[in-house]
Amino acid sequence: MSKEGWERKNEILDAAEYLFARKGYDGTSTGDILSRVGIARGTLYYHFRSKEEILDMLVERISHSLIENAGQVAADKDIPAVDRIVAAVNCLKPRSDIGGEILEQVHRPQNALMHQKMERILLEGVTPVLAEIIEDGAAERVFDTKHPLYAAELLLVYAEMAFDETFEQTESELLSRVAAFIYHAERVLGAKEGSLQKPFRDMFSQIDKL
Amino acid sequence: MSKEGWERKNEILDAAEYLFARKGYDGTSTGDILSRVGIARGTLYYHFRSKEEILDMLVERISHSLIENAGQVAADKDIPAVDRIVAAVNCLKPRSDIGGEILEQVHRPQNALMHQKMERILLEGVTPVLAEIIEDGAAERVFDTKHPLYAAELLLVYAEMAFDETFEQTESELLSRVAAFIYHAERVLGAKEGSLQKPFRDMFSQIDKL
DNA sequence: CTTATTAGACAGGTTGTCGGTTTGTGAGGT
DNA sequence: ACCTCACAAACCGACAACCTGTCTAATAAG
Repeated sequence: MSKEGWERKNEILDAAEYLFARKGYDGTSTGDILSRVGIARGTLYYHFRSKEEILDMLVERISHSLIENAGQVAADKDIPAVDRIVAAVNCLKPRSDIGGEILEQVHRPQNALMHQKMERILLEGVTPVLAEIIEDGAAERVFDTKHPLYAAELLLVYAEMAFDETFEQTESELLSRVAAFIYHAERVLGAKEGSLQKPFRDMFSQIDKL
Repeated sequence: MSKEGWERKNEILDAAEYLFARKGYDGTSTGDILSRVGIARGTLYYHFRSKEEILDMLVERISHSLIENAGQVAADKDIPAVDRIVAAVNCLKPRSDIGGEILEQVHRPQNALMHQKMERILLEGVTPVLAEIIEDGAAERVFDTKHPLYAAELLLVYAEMAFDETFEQTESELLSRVAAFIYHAERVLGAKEGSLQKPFRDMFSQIDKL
């Protein structure tokens, strides 16, 4: 009953995704994965060099999928830049179809490694997408910045941290942070003060109900 | 030969600091710590609930020390705000006396948990210190912002990530990032364009040679 | 018959627990 | 001042339970 390599590999990744999402990376043993896929130890290590390699490929699989979605949204130049940013960011929300539960659990402190890997790859992929929209926005004269790429990076890195679910904050703190973030986004992007308040608020109200 | 609780606890933390700095958190076993301190298994678990609790207390010990230094620098209101920011940030550089080697190793990918914990606590402690300086700067009229606290948070979070040593980037990328960061810092803090170039560049040239 | 794939026992290492032992300390009797 | 006795804090090391990654032999595919 031997399958093509990629088939088994995906079965294993599926199981890992399911388990990591529920018990975290450290909390999941290779044995758990084994019994869920219904294969033996050797099989797993035939396909993957180590448990960490499973994590790496899984992170890649999920991230790739998210980034592709965001990229497609970003490519539609008919939509105004500001709206496109909102749309692209919405693509990064946890979705049940791809990596949904994982993205929810990624932030738990136990899963620091998973968190870090995901953050890095996601950042690397999303930054250029966002930067392109920002450049379009500059052409539209709603933004004005010398460094669209790094502006995107700055905002993404901060947002990732400040609006992470494990970052414990009261409701009112969160509101302050959102307000301040929009204020700073306007400054960084060189947008007119107040111009992003309404569209970005929508973005957060959607993200909020994770 | 039983010692007072805090004494043993510190011996254990000292050993952990030495070992974590060299082999990382995951790479250090409790057995390593045991033999370095010269105590038995039970003793360690008498003083600490788990290996992770050792990490937590160690991170706290190091961070507390760094933050205290930065705080003292920040309190000297005679120094212009811009200079004080540079001085305060310099306090966070790895120093041989407290946690030096650790801060250098913290960023290795294996040590994701250590990294995350350190980042959180350091951020929590340094942000208000920096915010206070920013407020003074606003009084000096060199800055102008409605959200000094979140401005500090934004810049710290980004700098932590972008100028992390494990974040692989070429020399020229690093230079671009530094330039862009200063540009954005000016915008976020509401400083006159170009006003931070010279002082902040010094900051980076010092930090750079870690 | 050669090559890809699977199985599962196993070595080596890890964390945390547990009962029992030592060490310090302070109260109270002499 | 000195003993003693009881009690808590500190300490010990064997041990259970687990986990990852390796290895060899068996099995299926082409």
